[in-house]
Amino acid sequence: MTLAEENYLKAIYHLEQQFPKGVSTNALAEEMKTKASSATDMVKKLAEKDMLTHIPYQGATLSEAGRGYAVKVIRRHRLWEVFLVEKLNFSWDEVHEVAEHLEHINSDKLIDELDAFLEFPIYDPHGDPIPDKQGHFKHIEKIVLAKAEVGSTYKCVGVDDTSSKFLKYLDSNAIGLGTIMTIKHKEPFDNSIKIALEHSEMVVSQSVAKNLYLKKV
Amino acid sequence: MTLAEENYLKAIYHLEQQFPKGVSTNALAEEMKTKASSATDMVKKLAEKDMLTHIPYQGATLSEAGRGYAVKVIRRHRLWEVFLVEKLNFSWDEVHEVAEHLEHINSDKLIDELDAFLEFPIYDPHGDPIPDKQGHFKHIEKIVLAKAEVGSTYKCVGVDDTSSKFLKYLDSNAIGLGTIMTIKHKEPFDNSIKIALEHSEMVVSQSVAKNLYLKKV
DNA sequence: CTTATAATTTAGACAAAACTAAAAATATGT
DNA sequence: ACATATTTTTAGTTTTGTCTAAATTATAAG
Ligand SMILES: [Mn+2]
Ligand SMILES: [Mn+2]
Ligand SMILES: [Mn+2]
Ligand SMILES: [Mn+2]
Repeated sequence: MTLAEENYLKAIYHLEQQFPKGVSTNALAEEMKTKASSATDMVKKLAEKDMLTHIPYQGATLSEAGRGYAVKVIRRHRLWEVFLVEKLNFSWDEVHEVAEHLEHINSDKLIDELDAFLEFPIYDPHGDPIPDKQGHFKHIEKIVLAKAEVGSTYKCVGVDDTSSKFLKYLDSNAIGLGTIMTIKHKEPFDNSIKIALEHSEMVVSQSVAKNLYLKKV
Repeated sequence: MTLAEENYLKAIYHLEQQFPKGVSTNALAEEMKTKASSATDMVKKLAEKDMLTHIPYQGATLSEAGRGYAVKVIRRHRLWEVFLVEKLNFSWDEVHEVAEHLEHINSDKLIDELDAFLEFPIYDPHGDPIPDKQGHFKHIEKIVLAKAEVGSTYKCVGVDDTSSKFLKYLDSNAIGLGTIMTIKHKEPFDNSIKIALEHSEMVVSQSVAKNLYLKKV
């Protein structure tokens, strides 16, 4: 698999969560920040390699081989993110770009040893699960802040948006993985939510509330 | 710089040690395991980018910028090799191939933090010096085993050939960086050399003797 | 000095991965 | 149902880095 093919497989894998009955050319092109014609070309190439099935005009679906390969790339990406945060003093908003490159280095020994060196982490710095060598994910129970119940207390366990902007916003408000919060009030007018942290209270907008994952404590 | 350009710069840098008055197209093509016409094309491109000067039919010489870039890639390569050996249990014959890929990941923070994490190593697992952030090498005093004096005692400080075959040969004879040896006899007939290690004696061929670096103790 | 050989460059082609523009298929609205 | 809008595919280019084959320049020998 070339670098470009690996990136497409990963993109299709992520889009399949959202579109389980087939990933459209336009969605894929948007995810890859490229044009629809390029996406078509690559989908045809990956179909030729039996990484996916493609019905023209209907969308693409990963084969077992394609899904396995995508999961492998995701495993590498997330392990490197852990390494960068735990060992090289990167913050959670700095790791993604570098991990996008590291994830393409193809050496089983490298990844297995890295996994052991990091003591077999289960979650990456954004709370996303790291598949094991066999490609199995540890399922993580989580709800999005937007659907949390008023009066209940939760622990922050993940983020959906991993953009630097969003993560820095969270940093500046002392919200990170493990942060405990209680839902004080949901404002029906604009879907903003008032939350209580350990030493402060704050109101977060709907777009924040849709990108923070919580678990009841 | 693209991946291919970085590899060519590194190759030219290494060949300049051997051919200080200019690297020939054929030598470069051989080093890069490609054809002379491809080497010519790349040399012209690198000349266009002011990474080197090229007089047609006469050879290529790195510019300051080109040399600086080559040294940067070498620094990355050797730091990753240290990481693989020190932290991920790679042996010295396994690191080169993976480091060939890792060396192309371009992030100053990544390399500076890695350097600090490894506690600023000065030599890589093959005894080669690691340039610092400014591109300065620590000069290492060493002679090749083939030119060692009979009767003197030396410490092994490096290898020239870093092929897996050669390194595994050394492993199987308990020779590594730091190994102490005394030169017992030089055989004029085939230039083989009898050496005494801590607990054994052995005879090494000329091709081994030309690839082991020593320092008098 | 002329010729043979070797090294180097040029010309033309190809594969990968992208693009633009145009054609074809599908989906939508009345 | 049918015209229109949207999505997807096809056709034809482009760039990067490679190749083969042919032409050019340098080097060596007689
Ligand atoms: Mn990431
Ligand atoms: Mn992540
Ligand atoms: Mn190496
Ligand atoms: Mn080395």
